[in-house]
Amino acid sequence: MIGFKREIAGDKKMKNTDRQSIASATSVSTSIGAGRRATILDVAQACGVSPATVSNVLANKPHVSEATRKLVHEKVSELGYRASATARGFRLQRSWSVALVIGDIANPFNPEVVRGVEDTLWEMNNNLILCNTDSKSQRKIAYVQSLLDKQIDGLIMLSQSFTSDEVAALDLSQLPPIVTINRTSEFLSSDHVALNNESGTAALMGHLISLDHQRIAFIKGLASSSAATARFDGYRKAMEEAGLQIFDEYVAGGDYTMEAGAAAARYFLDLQEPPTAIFAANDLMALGVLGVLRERQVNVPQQISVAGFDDIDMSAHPLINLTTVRQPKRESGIAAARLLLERIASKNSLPHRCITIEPELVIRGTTAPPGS
Amino acid sequence: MIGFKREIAGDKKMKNTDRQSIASATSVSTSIGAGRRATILDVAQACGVSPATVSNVLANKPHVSEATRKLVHEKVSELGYRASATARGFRLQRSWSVALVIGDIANPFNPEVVRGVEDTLWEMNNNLILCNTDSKSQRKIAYVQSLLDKQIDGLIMLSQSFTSDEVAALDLSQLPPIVTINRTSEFLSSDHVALNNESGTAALMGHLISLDHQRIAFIKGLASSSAATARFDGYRKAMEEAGLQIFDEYVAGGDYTMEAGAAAARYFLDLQEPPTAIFAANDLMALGVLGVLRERQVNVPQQISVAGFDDIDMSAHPLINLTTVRQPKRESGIAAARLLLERIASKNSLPHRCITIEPELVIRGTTAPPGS
DNA sequence: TTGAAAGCGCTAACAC
DNA sequence: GTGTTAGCGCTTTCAA
Repeated sequence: MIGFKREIAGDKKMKNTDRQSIASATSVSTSIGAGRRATILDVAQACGVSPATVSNVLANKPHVSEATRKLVHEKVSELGYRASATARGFRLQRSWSVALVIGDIANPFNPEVVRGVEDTLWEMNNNLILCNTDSKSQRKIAYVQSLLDKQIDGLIMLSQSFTSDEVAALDLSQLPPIVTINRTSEFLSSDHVALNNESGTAALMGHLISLDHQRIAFIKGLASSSAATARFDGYRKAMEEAGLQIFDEYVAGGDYTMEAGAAAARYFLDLQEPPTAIFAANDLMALGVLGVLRERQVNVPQQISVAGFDDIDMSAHPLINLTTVRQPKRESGIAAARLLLERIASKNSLPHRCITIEPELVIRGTTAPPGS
Repeated sequence: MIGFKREIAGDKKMKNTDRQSIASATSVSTSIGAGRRATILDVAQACGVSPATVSNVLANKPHVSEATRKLVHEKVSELGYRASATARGFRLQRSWSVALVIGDIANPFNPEVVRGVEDTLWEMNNNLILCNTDSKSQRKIAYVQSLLDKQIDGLIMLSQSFTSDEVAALDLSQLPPIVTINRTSEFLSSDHVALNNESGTAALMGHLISLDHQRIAFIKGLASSSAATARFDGYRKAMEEAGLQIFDEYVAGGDYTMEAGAAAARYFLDLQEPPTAIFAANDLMALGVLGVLRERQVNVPQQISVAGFDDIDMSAHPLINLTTVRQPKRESGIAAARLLLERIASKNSLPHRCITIEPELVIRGTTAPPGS
């Protein structure tokens, strides 16, 4: 029985001796032992070299003889040695972890982006800490603060940003590198992954207009979202360029939820002269619109056309079949993670970068010429 | 200008003195300073006590005078001191992080569960590390190994488990506390959160049978999933108890994906005598069924009834409106996180526990009497 | 090419 | 009640 306890060893030398015997006895790798993990010291002693040398070998430093190098690698795999990330992180002030600050993972737009981020981090041996904030300032601040305590290497903010108050509370100088996706913040400089909302909106509006729609309604996104603003601007620009008048009553506020879409749809339908097409700033709201139309037995697209933005999974289902603008979600996540990892590797010395992702018009079954 | 660099201080005493002056000069909290974070030593010196005392105060240990206690708290907030989680973790061999091992966050069943887990962890000051495995053995193993390096405090496995090979590769004795959701593993002992698949299936089958369906088809889930087995067993039991014969041709294999559901639907429809109802072991497959039925212009529920299991978000949409069995997803996540946190707090001394969650039959628009 | 030693920031054992 | 000290496992000067 090899049940040496950590506490047994009294003074340092004594302990070292113990360790050696434990190490040679257990061979952690395939592992008979209920033993402790091998440390760098175990490896060093097994090789008859100093821990510094082992460290140098494992870090691929030059000036180490081939023989030692080989020996060390041998013993490392023999003992099943893996460096303690905790100890390394402590020493190096790094965590090899990146936090993803997100409103709510349960929002169907998000998981794909998260997947892209996570895959990329994983390939680069980093971990993803998931932080749902529900966009609550308090939770956001407290989260980031606790992340700072953990020496988080960087932050990816998905459709989230910091207000000036939040930045102040957080102490800008302590913040790690940040990259934002789909939302800029004026109060901090960060890398940014942005969808080309302009071209996306233009494409969709072009589609609607080419179908001969004139009374096109728009449901806006969250006022605080830069993407929402861009999409609304795109709507207006397209209307103007097509020589169509923008009626205030054809523009509804929204907050990106299905309920908001449903409410807007009810409002539009109750208008004296309802629109012939409804363009929602995201798919979730378009889904809300479709739900109300079904309830009211309004035929889509015969009586009214509906379009969204994002192309979430649901939208492709034959029973939904929503015309929309596809945002390459996974790619956005990948781009963001790459940007961040590169910045971290550069020790935050890179100039700030912005990557623009091109969306794609997806024409499905919810749009058709008016009164068709 | 206060730009003392860490490196300036030469010997230990010198450095301590420097620190004190920095500390008193910067007041990190509202923070003029581009300064380093305050350490426990800064606080100790500001108070004129030893770091051990500060530590004791902050850990709420007894045997500290009220006066010191107060002073320490005062200086802590004055300096904006926050303990380094890295250092604490290193010292205590903990990370205050829990990993969630999951197939794919993009599967619509998962995000709600994740949310429940994350919320609970957050309340208890723990972080969630998200690990998508795509159920690939290699990625699972490598992930857990790297997590071990980081002193992960526990693992939550969502619809995932370890095979005996995986357990062997991982070295059971090194594994932290684990709780599984919706999937047991024979190869390790863990706490478990289980949906009552029996009662859920029974309720749904009861509904179908009370509607007078006799030719009820079933689409199975992944063979490796214990939940899938339980649901299939429930189907068979209900059929038998109702005195209905189970025809092999009415049972299709599946893997929980929409495509599998679609394939099964096509197969059923091409049968000489198609079933009057199709019960899929999860909603995603039911969605696949609905898609095919729409394509083939088969009316639901008039010509055929469809039911699923899980009640994912999509299923509630008016255009889908799927009859299903609701699994309380967020609750499962909460329960799992609680179980794990309690086990961790107990230093893994608790007996193993299993929590059973009761599902709920949700009757919507895809089921009706046959030929109605 | 290698090793000795210091130290990252914290906590716990023990002494006073 | 409080302080001293050692040490968690690693990397990094700096000296040999």
